[in-house]
Amino acid sequence: MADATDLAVLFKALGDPVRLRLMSMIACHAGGEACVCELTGAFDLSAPTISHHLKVLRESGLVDSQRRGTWVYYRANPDVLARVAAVVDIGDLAAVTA
Amino acid sequence: MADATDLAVLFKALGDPVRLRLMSMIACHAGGEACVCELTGAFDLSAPTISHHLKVLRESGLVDSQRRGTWVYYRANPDVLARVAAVVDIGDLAAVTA
DNA sequence: CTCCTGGTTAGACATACATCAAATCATGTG
DNA sequence: CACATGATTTGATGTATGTCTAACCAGGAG
Repeated sequence: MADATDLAVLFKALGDPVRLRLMSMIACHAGGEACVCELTGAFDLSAPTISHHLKVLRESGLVDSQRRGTWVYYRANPDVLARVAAVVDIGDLAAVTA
Repeated sequence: MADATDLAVLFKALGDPVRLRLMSMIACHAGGEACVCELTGAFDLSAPTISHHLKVLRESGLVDSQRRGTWVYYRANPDVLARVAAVVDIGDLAAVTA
């Protein structure tokens, strides 16, 4: 049911400490969304690097972005997260196909 | 509660199509364990490559291996899989720390 | 229009990773 | 012991990835 190559993209996107923390900060932020300016300040990394990681999360579908005026806001995509959670349930691991 | 670097190791281990399929084949196999000889034949990859992927899964804790005579058997570690599942629950994403 | 600030893109570079062939280890059999 | 088979380790190689600086794009304020 779920293609291993497609699923691997999701796990790979979460397979980086910075992106995991970004997901955490975005998903748990008040209002369900976080501004890039807040995220960038939380790491000892350059703004382009954070932007790169956000792009990986965005292209995998784990987050969506929206520009409002000068600022860009990111929010988590619950459907895609649920898809990841489902795969890790032992009972559903059989659904991984080539 | 859960260190982002440690968690990322788990997601990275699952972030490869071959390893995802290996996890699926191991977890869903009759008896809860699978012999390497069965796993190797399911891919168009050399035995050393499969062995390498199994090593990644083993070192991450997602599977355990056991030698019985000539053959080596792998079985999934439910606790570690549950840990991964917990993180992806939106409510628990806050538990990811630096 | 000209600046300034927030964010992304482009290019470069070092490291990590997936893969293979060849060599090695482990166990059982003649 | 010698040999065969299952599995892992080693070494090499091409590709992917994380990070940075510099350049660029988008909006708002003078």
